[in-house]
Parts: sequence; C-alpha cells; structure tokens
Amino acid sequence: MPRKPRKGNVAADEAVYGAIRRAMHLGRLAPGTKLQEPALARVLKVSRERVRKALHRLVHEGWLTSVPNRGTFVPSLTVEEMREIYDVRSMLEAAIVRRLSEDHTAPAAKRLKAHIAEEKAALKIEDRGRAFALSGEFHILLAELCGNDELTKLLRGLLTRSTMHFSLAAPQQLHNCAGPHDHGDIAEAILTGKADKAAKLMLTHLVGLVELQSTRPPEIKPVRLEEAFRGVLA
Amino acid sequence: MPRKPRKGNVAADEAVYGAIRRAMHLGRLAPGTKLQEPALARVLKVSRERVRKALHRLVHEGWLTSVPNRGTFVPSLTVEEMREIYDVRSMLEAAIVRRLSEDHTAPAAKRLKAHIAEEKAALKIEDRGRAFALSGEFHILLAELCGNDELTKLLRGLLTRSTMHFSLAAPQQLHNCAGPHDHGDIAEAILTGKADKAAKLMLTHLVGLVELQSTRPPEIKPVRLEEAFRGVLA
DNA sequence: TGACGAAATAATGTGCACATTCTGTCTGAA
DNA sequence: TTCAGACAGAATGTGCACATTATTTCGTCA
Repeated sequence: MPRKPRKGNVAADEAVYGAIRRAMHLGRLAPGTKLQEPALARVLKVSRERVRKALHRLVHEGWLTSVPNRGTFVPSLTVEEMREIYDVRSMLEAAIVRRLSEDHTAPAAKRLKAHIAEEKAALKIEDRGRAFALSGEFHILLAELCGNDELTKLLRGLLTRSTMHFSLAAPQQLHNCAGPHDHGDIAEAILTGKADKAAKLMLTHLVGLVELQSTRPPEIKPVRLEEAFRGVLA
Repeated sequence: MPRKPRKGNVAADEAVYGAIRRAMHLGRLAPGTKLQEPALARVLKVSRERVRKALHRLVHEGWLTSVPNRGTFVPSLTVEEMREIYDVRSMLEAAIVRRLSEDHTAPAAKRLKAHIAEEKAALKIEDRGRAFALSGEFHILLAELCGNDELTKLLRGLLTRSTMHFSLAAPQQLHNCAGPHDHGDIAEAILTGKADKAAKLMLTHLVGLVELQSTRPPEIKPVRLEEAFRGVLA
C-alpha cells in the first residue's frame, strides 16, 4: 500500500547536500559549529538518514570534520592549512596562465574579456555580492579555458576551500579580492602572450590573498540552525 | 547484555574501504564490474550497511561510479580523462621538482637518495610488485618533501586515479614505469639544483607514461568476488 | 562551598525489515 | 520463429528501532 508516490528520491539527497553547502558558503555556519543530525533533520524537513548521508559526503569531501561518537563539525581552517592550499593553487594557476598565454583560442579570449568587463561593471555599481562571486569565478574560468575538466573540478574544490573561512568570517564587509584590477592585468598579460608576466602577476595576486586572509581574526558567532538555513532550500 | 565488546568500530569502516581500494589497486576488479552489496557483504564478512557506506565514500571520491537503483560499478577511464589527469599532474609535478631543485633540506636529499637506491635494488632482483609500488611512491615522496600536506593528499589522489586502469589492465606483465632510470635522472637534477632540467625530465617522464597507457587496450577479464578479495583484508 | 561521582538525557552508530525498482525469463500470439 | 507482455527473483533504497556512547545535571560528601 504505497501511500507516497515519491518521484524525486535522488534530488532529495542533492537538496540536503546543497543546503548545507550553501549555508556554509554564505557564512551562516561559524567554524566549530556542531551539526547535529536530529536538529538538521527537523529544520530541513527530511529524515535523519538523509542528513547522515549528506554529512558523510561532506566529511569525505573535506567540508566538514567528523569526530567518532561525537558528531560532525564545521572545521576551522588553520593558517597553515590555508597557506598550503594557496601554495597548491599557486602551482596550478601559474601553469594555467602560462599555458593560456602561449596558446589560447579566439573564443577563449572573448570569454575572458567579457568576464573582465562584467567584473568592472559590478565594481562600478558597488554590487559587493556579485563582485565577490565573479572574482572567484575568474579563477575557475581560467581553468575552464584550458579545456581540462579534471583541472577545473580540482581547482574549484581548492578555491571553495580556500575562500571558505573567508566567507565564514565576514562575507559582506570584506572586499572580494586584494586588488580587483589584478584580474584585468592578468588577463591582459595572457591576451598579449606574456607568459612570464602573467605567471608572476598571478603569483603576487595569490600572495596578496593569503596575506589578506591571514590578518583576518577568526570571529566566532554562533547562530541557531533555523536562522542559518533560512532561504537556502530553494 | 553486550555480547561483543567491539573495540574497533571505526577501524571496520576503514577495513572495508581499504579492501575494496586495495583490490582495485591490485587490478583484481576489471572496469565495468558491478559491485553488488550483498555479495560484498558476504565475502568481506560484514553487514550490508557497512559495505554501502564504503561504496558511497568511494563513489564520492571518484573511485567508483553509481547509477541510481542500478548499483555501483568500477569505472572505465576514457583515454581523454586519463590524459587530463596526467595534464594536471604535469602542472603540479613540474612545479614540485622546480621548487625542490631550488630549495631542499639535507634530510630531504637523504630520503630521495635512499628511495632511488631502493628502486634500483628492487629492479635488480626483479621484484616487480615492489618496484611497481616504489615507482608510484617516488612521485608521492617528491610532494612530501615540499612539506605541504594538502599537496601530498591531492597528488596521491591523482596518482592513484591515473594508475588505476593501468593496474586494472595488466598489473603483473607491465613494466612499472616507462623508464625506471627516469626517476634517478630526475633526482640527480634536483640534487644538483638544475630546476629547468628537472622540470623538463619530469614532463617527458609523464608524457612517456601517458603514451604507455594510451596504447594499452582495455582488456576485460571478469573475475569472481571471492577471488578478487583474496588476501586484501590483512 | 566546591568537587567528585552517578544517574538521566540526548545524540551517534548499527542492524534489520520492508518498499521500490530493475533484470532476466517464460509464455503466448502473430 | 520472433516479439511483446507479464511474472518471478534479486538487488537497491529507505525508514525505524535499538544499542552504545558522550554530555549534562543533580545529589552527596569532604
């Protein structure tokens, strides 16, 4: 006697996963917050098993940390870990801009120019949220232009992890990138084929980001789960 | 009335995960193989839920692919995916050897020399299995010597994925690396501080590996699970 | 009054049973 | 002979109930 037709089963998993992920990205969940399964299940209106699955996935992907028989927590990235991630990014992104400088297609150049224009426009009208998102996507775009899906996926993970405690600390107040014009300079070096210059600019750009985040003290501001997950289910 | 003291609960998860992982790494599971949960639970002597958890983790980490309501399968890497992974490795490992060439400690040099000696010894006595393992660990060692844990973890993932269908196809017959002496040459360039030479050697080394794997036809040889998981539980 | 300890409570971990879905097979008709 | 449809069997997906473990609270004793 099947009472519930239940057509969307795989979408439910993704919804829970995405909700937690979005709440973290929006800075709603402070580092150190304990994510208890019954509370999450009640707030998200799903069963505890579904929450457990999503939490396990997030733990395996590195977004959350799990302590056996204790629970899962929002990790607080140490300065050292953050610097390591930026170090890996330096290696990859320097190679990326080098490659793009030496060899890129016409459509790639067009996409790059369009993105820079969008960033400038967002900065002009003081749209902090959009500018923040665009500044992150700039780095992803460069990976995409290499035409390597594995590279793009990898870099996307690194970028979100590195900007995590960034947005966790103070998403609204902070400026998006150390220098918004940095992206424009890098793009110009790429488009004019100056590989060494592009790589150097990217390295200094990333160093600037590290310093910006290192000086930021990790504020702790615990919030209730009901408030944290308001409007992230859509 | 607790019948089982059960001191190792978290170790059980890791055991199942490691067993599947090891079976794959040993080439016991051909690409396309369906890993059914009841059979795995019977063979590994654990409950189905534990198998499910391990399978989910492996899927999220990219080792296995899952088809909803169908099961989980051993993926068959396409040539394109493999080339992309090697491309990312090229970026990272070129940067790694460059950095090590320019700056490495005395203990690092000692570890590097020791590893090369081990590899040569294994090749001398024709120990294929050990030589294969060591040749992989060489690349991991280089990452470790950079002192960046994130980098090491990332590269370990890439390396296992790239060597996956390598070992899946024919683990015993094949030679470990394109040129076993390549590693020695790279190490020498690093130790003598020749960054450009080390990077170039690493790039050609990786290109050689790609070509070696590209020419390999994906043989399909389905085996019974009981045989696949013989001796991987230790 | 403070500290130590035990019981109560709540959360995590695990196994089981049931529902759903897919696959392979068998039968019957064109 | 072949194709279509239905049925049987098995595997996956899901929710629930219970066991285990940690935390908090309360009581007692020094």
